[in-house]
Amino acid sequence: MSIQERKERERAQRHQLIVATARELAEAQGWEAVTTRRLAERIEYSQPVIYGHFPDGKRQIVGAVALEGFAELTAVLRQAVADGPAGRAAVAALATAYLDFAERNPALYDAMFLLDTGLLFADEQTPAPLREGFGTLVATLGPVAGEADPGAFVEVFWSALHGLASLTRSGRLPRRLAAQRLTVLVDRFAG
Amino acid sequence: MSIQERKERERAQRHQLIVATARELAEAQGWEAVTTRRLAERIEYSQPVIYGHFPDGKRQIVGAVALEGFAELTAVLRQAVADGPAGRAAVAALATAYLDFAERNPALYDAMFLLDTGLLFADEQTPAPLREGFGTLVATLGPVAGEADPGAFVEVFWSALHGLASLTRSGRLPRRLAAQRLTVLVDRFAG
DNA sequence: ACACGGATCCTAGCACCGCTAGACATTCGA
DNA sequence: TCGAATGTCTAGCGGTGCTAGGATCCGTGT
Repeated sequence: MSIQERKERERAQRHQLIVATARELAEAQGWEAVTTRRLAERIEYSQPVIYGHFPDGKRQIVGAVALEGFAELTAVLRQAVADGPAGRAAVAALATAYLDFAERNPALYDAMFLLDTGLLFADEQTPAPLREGFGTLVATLGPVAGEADPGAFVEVFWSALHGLASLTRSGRLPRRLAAQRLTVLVDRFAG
Repeated sequence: MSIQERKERERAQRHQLIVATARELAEAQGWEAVTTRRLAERIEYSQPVIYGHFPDGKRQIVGAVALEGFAELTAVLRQAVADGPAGRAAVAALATAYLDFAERNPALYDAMFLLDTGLLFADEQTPAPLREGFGTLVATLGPVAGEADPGAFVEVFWSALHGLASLTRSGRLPRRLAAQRLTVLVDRFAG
C-alpha cells in the first residue's frame, strides 16, 4: 500500500514539475520555446515520460498551465472587490485587476485565452476554476448591468478587457494611451 | 527594356500568386496548414523561390495576406455606413459589419489581428490600408464619443469587437448568445 | 551564330519539431 | 528466486522553417 502511495506521490510531483517548468519556460522565452524536448531536458527525463503524463501532448500541458491561471485570476479579481465596491468603483477595480494580471503574466494569459487548450468554456464540463472566475464577475457586475442580461453583459465586458489586453500585448494598441482607454471603458460599462 | 518589364510583371504575378495561395490554404485548412513546402507545391515552384519573394518567411506572407484583409475590412466598414447613419444606428452598423467580416473570413481575421506579422499599428510606418480602416471608425464614431477622446473611444470599441470576435472564434464564447451580446455592446457604446 | 556571364531556379541538406514503437532495466508479487 | 509488470530510454518517423551551392536557362555582345 505505502509503496503504491509513494509512487503516486512521486508521479504527482513530477506532473506538477512539468507544468511548472512549462510555465517558467513560456514566461521566460514564450510558448514557442516550450518544446517537449526542452521540457524533457529541464525535468531530466526523456520525452516519452512527458507523454505518460500528458497523452495529448503540448496542448494538454498548455491547458494545465491555463488552469493554474484561471485559479490565480479568480483570486486576483476577488481580491480586487474584496471590500465590496459598487457601481463605477467595482467596474474600475475589476478592469484594473484584469489588465494588470494580463500585463504581469503574458504567457499565462496566452495559455488561458489565446492558445488552443481544448478547455471548454460555458459548458457542462467547464472546469471549476474557470466557472468561479466568471461567477465572480457576474456576482459583482450583476447590479451594474441594469436591464441587460447579466450573463451577456459580463461577456461583453470581458470581451472588451480581453480585446484591450491582447491587442496591447501584440503591439496593436499603443501602451501610451492605456489610461485613457481604461477611463473610456469604465465610463461605458459603469454608466 | 521590355524584357525587363516582362520579368518584373511575371515576378509581381508570382508574388500575388503566393499571397493568394497562402490565403486560400489558410481559409481552407487553417494557418497551421500553410507551410512553405505546401505553398511551394501549390504554386509549382521550389521552396527557395518563396524566400526570394518573402525573405522573412512565413511571417511576411501572413503580413501580406493581412494587408489585403485591412483593405477589405475598410471597404466593408465604409459600405456599412455609406448611407450616413448616426448615433446608435452607426454603432450598430459598424459592429455588425465588423463581426460579420470576422465570422466570414476567420483565417484572414487571424492574420490581421492574432498572428505575428511584424506590421506596425498606430505608428509612423503603419501601412495605408490599416490607417484608413481606423480612420473610418474615427470619422463615424467621433460624434458618438461625447467628451471622450475619439481615438481612445474607438480603440476601446474596436477592442470590444475584437474580443467578441476572437473569443467566439476560439470557442470561448458560446455563439448562442451572440445577438444579446451585440445588443449590450451597442447599448454601451451608443448611449 | 555562338560563346559568355549573370540571373534564376532546384536539389539536397541542416537543425529542429511533435510524437511513438520497441528494447531495456528495474522492481514487485508469488 | 523467478516471472511478470511497470517504468524508462534509445532511436526513429514524418514533418517544419530555412539555406548553401550547384545546375540551367536566357539575354547579350562579339
